[in-house]
Amino acid sequence: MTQPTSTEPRRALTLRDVSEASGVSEMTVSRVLRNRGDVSAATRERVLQASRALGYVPNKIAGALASQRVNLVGVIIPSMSNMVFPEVMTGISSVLDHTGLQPVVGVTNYLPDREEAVLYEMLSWRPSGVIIAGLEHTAAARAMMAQAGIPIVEIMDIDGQAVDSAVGISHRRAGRQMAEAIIASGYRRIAFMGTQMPNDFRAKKRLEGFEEALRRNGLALVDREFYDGGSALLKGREMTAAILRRSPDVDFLYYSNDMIGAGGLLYCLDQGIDVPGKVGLAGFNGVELLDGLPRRLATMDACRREIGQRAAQIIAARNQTADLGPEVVELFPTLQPGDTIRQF
Amino acid sequence: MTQPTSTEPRRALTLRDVSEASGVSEMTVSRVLRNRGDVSAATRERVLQASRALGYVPNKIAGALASQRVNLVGVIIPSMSNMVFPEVMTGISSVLDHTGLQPVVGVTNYLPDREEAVLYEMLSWRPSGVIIAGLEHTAAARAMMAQAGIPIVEIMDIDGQAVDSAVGISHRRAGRQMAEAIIASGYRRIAFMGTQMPNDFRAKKRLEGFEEALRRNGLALVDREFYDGGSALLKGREMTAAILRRSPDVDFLYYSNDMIGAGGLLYCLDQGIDVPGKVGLAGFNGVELLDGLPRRLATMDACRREIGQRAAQIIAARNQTADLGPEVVELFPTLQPGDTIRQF
DNA sequence: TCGGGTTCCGTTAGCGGTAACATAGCGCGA
DNA sequence: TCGCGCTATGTTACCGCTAACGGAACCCGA
Repeated sequence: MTQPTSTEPRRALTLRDVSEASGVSEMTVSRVLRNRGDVSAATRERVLQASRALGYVPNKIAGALASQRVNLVGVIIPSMSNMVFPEVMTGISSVLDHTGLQPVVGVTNYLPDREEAVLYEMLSWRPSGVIIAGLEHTAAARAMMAQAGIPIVEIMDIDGQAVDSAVGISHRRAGRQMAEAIIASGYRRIAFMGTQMPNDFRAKKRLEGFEEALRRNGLALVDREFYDGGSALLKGREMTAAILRRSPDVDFLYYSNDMIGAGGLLYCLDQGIDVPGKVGLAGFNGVELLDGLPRRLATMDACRREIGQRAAQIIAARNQTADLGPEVVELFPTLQPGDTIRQF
Repeated sequence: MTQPTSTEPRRALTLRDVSEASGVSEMTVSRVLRNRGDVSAATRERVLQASRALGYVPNKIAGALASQRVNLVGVIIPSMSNMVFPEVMTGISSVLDHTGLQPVVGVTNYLPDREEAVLYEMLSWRPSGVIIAGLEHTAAARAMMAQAGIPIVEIMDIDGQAVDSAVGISHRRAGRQMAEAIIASGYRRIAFMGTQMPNDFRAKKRLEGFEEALRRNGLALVDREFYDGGSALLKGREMTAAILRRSPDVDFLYYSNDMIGAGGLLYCLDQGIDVPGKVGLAGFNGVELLDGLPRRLATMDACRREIGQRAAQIIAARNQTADLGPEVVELFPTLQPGDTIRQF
């Protein structure tokens, strides 16, 4: 193939350059490059050749402005470093790849104001849709989404009021379910460990559901511990050590995520504690990592991948067919008892 | 605050709407919204009020086209699910946050063609710079980057020829160093475990460096095992089991990344194998996760966060001051012996 | 009182594409 | 031979914003 000239380009290439090089109008070049409209095979070839030879890269900024269409989907998530969102992204990409749409990620670090800023920034690029984690947002963020005139899908959670569409699970119910399973297995002195973060609403809802179910069974948490930052695995160890020291009679440890749960599990095994005989453990998320642990931690998968897929499908569908209404999809996580809850 | 009207917007808002609502020209509104140029405090306030009241969100597409400036930095990485790139992203964001620049991530899944496509897509948005993992790219990708007329920083690796700037470590040297440390500790029958992926050039270079150092010491790998997909922790266990079964006399296990190394470590501990007495282990990356393991796996940090920071600094500097030349920054990982290499 | 410098704001002309329409050229049946 | 309908291509008018410049109003010292 003809390579681009090796000289530094003085001026950025435009459609006009390609049009002059191939002897047709800019419009025809545009048509060729977008595979739109009728162009004879001969001219198409000539244009493509010229375009490649020059090393032309279309300017989507101009294209988007002219056509009023942007093939971007904003995805706003609280964090990338835990194992949950990469999987959601995988689900989103797997669907979007076939649609010409493209995800663009923004990270909020669980900060509402930051979320608002990220959303503002995203909307200013006029994306075709937005997928955003959670149902809790600042009033301004909510207003922006309502006004945007594009499909918005709030993901992960359905315990609350969606601005537009939503795909997720009930974390409250998930917490309840886990509590019931634990109680049914005969555990009674239950402790909880989780993140300090006041803005992890989903973790909070799980805990609420969990405690509610305990209450309904005449129980209450025996002890609790929160952490903040650092290696989750290590924090799991440390918190578990602290709880077991402080409350030696606990018989169950409920963790708000699998990572600290894994840390706790490793600690218990190190200490030679009988799991699940003397102490049971459970986490949340169903992360792949658990597969490699010496014993399988009880957990509940959060349907992360499917959430991503369904959300992307909603955006894609709405983008193709206007006049589709909002849609709320509830997914149901399944409890995976693993080897850390007594079975009868 | 005045909230946006609750009616669905029939037509998207533009500067003109704000300008009419506040009784000044579009240009003045533009100036206020960008904090540029002189505007009296009174008008500024009036404009901001009108803008907020309407719920106006500026159109960056139009803005970018008019100003020929885009505050985006493309970041192209092979994967998001392993623990290495989130940390790089953290480094990048920490620097970019102060510059008005904003990272946009693209993922290639270690596929060269996909990388080329992602790059093309990114460049079509005319970003202010590109940070891309690795030095190996398709010819077309390389040509695009050379032509783009923006700062390009290739990260993670410096064993090769950079298109423009580069920030990274020598993986070949890292492999060598680890081999030398292992040999110095008296291990002689060494096995390797790593990924199958033919396009993980950095893992390949580490292995090359490792084997070269072995050769220079009259040694060779006793056994090796590769994996592909699935839970890395689990694969680490499985491969380790396979190796120890097949080659019961190995005395060292070198893993191409910490995750499989952690799996291997857990397996060895499960089996009651004397670590590091009978068998030593080492991984690569220095991931946070290791802090929570029962024993600290020997590893080598890959300077991930600093790589991100330095790369972002280069982009930011070049963006502010034209006529800065290419820059190649070599970082030096430090070996963390942990508790899985015999110490004398 | 006047000239020159500020300060503040408006006007004009694009940025690089694309939608929508216009038009040239052609084949073909009547 | 004419004219209709199709195909392939060109023309025109923006998309929404900003750079660059222009100019009015005001301030101030000489």
